[in-house]
Amino acid sequence: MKKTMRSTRGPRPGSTARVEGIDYGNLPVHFGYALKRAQIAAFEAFARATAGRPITPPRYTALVILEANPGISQTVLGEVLGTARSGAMMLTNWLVARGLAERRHRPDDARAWGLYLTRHGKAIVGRLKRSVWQHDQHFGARLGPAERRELLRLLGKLAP
Amino acid sequence: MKKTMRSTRGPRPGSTARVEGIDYGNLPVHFGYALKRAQIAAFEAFARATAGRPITPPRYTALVILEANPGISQTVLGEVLGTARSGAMMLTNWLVARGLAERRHRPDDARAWGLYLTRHGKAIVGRLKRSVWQHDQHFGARLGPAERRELLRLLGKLAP
DNA sequence: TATTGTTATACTCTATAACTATA
DNA sequence: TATAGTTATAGAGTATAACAATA
Repeated sequence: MKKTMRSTRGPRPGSTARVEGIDYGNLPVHFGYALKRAQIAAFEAFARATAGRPITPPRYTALVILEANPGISQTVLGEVLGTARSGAMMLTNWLVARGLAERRHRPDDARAWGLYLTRHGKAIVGRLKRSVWQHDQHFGARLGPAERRELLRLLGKLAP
Repeated sequence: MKKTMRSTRGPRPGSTARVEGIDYGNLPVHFGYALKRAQIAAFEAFARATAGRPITPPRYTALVILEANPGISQTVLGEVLGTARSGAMMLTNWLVARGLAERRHRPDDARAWGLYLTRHGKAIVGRLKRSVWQHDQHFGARLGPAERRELLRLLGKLAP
């Protein structure tokens, strides 16, 4: 999350800029490639929204899910994020270590934790949501209103 | 790249399936989130196309770029991939170690390498391209022809 | 037996920074 | 001075496998 001067020229790492004089073959007409590039561009908007904070997309998603689904278990959180349980655990560890979330014992099942945002976590996620939403909308403004609706509809058909 | 039985229930890691009973808030109407989900779905098609081979998207892109741009330098390859030079170097090391690419000295600049596919690399990338293209088209077939064109157009506006 | 959380481990991707050889 | 490549290091994400406690 440090801001430093770059030591070399050219597009900065993570950039989606095309390089002059390079033959990209038919990569640009692959859905996977085009989606990946658009997703990288969207991530740049996310990075601006969370600049200076160690918040990454999975961490942001976890915070939003925890806010809307208090008491959720780590296993279910992992399913929502599409990751293995071990990943959900490390993510939870990170949130707990920073005082954003807490584990509470469940009366109904001694194996599982109930996950909750702390007061601090709720405050943080509230601010984050506003900023991420604004930057995401600004990113989408490269399209017109009808185009935005159509894009979300088409993406929804690809990933139901 | 090993195929084994999973030890737990639920959607497998990497899945985009929605979890029943979970409140996703307004995540689904974020462009970044929707793009990420669609990109994960597209990656699943890529993974099927390369099943059993240790080929990842960056490695595949590098192979295609090297085939179409023989003699390219590592620095330019890094710019095309949108990564730092060190990443392009490790990627090149991997390709070279597997006999897919080779470094040749340049007569015009003793600092830079010229990167080339080997005969073996050319054969591999030829087969890979067919398989990846077929699986990508099959993935895109969830949309109609007009929808496919429109999606690529909209994605092109988001990541020019 | 099955599930939850945990621990251990590994691999990929990506980045920064410092170094060298050359331009 | 600037650039190409290299090396070292680090963090994040993700995966599998095996284990203990609990259901």
